[in-house]
Amino acid sequence: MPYASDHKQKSREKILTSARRIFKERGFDGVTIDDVMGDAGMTRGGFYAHFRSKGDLIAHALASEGPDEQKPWGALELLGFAELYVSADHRDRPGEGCPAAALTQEIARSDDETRTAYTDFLRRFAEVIDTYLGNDGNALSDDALAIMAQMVGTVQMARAVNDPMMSTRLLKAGRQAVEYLLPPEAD
Amino acid sequence: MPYASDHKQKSREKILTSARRIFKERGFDGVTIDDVMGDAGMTRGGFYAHFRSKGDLIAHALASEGPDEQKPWGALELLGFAELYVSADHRDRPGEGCPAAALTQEIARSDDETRTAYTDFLRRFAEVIDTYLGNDGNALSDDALAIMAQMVGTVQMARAVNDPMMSTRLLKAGRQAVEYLLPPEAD
DNA sequence: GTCTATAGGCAGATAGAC
DNA sequence: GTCTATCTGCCTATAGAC
Repeated sequence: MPYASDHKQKSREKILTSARRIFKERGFDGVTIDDVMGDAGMTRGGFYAHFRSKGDLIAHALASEGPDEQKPWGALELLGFAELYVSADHRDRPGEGCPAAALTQEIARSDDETRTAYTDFLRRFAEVIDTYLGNDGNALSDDALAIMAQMVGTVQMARAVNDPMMSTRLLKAGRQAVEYLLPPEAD
Repeated sequence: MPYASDHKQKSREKILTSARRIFKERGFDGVTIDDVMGDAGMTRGGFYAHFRSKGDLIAHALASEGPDEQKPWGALELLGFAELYVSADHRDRPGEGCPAAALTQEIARSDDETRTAYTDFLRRFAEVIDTYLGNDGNALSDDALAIMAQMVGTVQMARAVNDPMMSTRLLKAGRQAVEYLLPPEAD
């Protein structure tokens, strides 16, 4: 037989891996199915054996994003995490970065499936922060939500401004702000 | 003569007024020139008597955005300003709201003209905050930049999540965070 | 200055070969 | 399962009438 039994599954993973990166680099509307499939080493026609539509791909790409992933964020303390998140490196490499910093505004205008996948992602993100803070309750803490918003907003604006000095200053101010937002008991 | 002498100028203003609102509601890519011109009461063909291209319109629409404008934000204190900015009303009415909360990510992927117009807008925005804080120096303060990032990031995520409870909690946490970010001397 | 009409290009989705 | 070829619709920009 011409295809191994897990061939389809591997193709699907390749498509998702390409999609996650390219969507974050260029936005949903700036990416065609041809772009994603070409990056994954296939052609457009084969796409529909894996996903129903472009919107379906978007939802699955988002659902497969994890703040825990292969990134080097595991054992660091929260301030170290914030140093990496609110950094020039993260600013300059959106494709390997956080989907919230790259896609939040397009998601706000997307369908329910996509917004649900994003909501779940944000929950996982905030849970990571709460773990750093020592909060192990069920509900997300206000501190975690505020720190997340600070980091996401900062990286976004640092990417958008045209002035390198202002971009650097935004990042610096954002890192400081995370410190100010730490609850007093979490030192 | 069939047209008043200021007719062209008034048409241009109508186009810009429609563009500012529609772009913030649906994003640059989600809006066609037909949409803008239709909203302004004209047809597509007339557009190019006013702007060279869609990108040109985007840059001029952004350049004409002001945080000082006709909005009811004038005389309030900074916390009052933050209450209005980080509110359910602002979340639910992006068309009348801040361009940074609606367009930052698309701008990060736009041409230099657009990014320059955005950078200038952010400077004016941060200057308003610095005025509230009593900072009248030439450079923007870190506090103003951080408060701006907090507000912008919070409203964006509150718009994108699919869970009304989580959206409300994000707004509440974001408003609290602005308080924590106030410098100690500005009480 | 603004209109209608159209040129030209691109992208999402499908059909059918292998 | 993936390929090439194609249908269909939409959008930017231009041409030319009024």
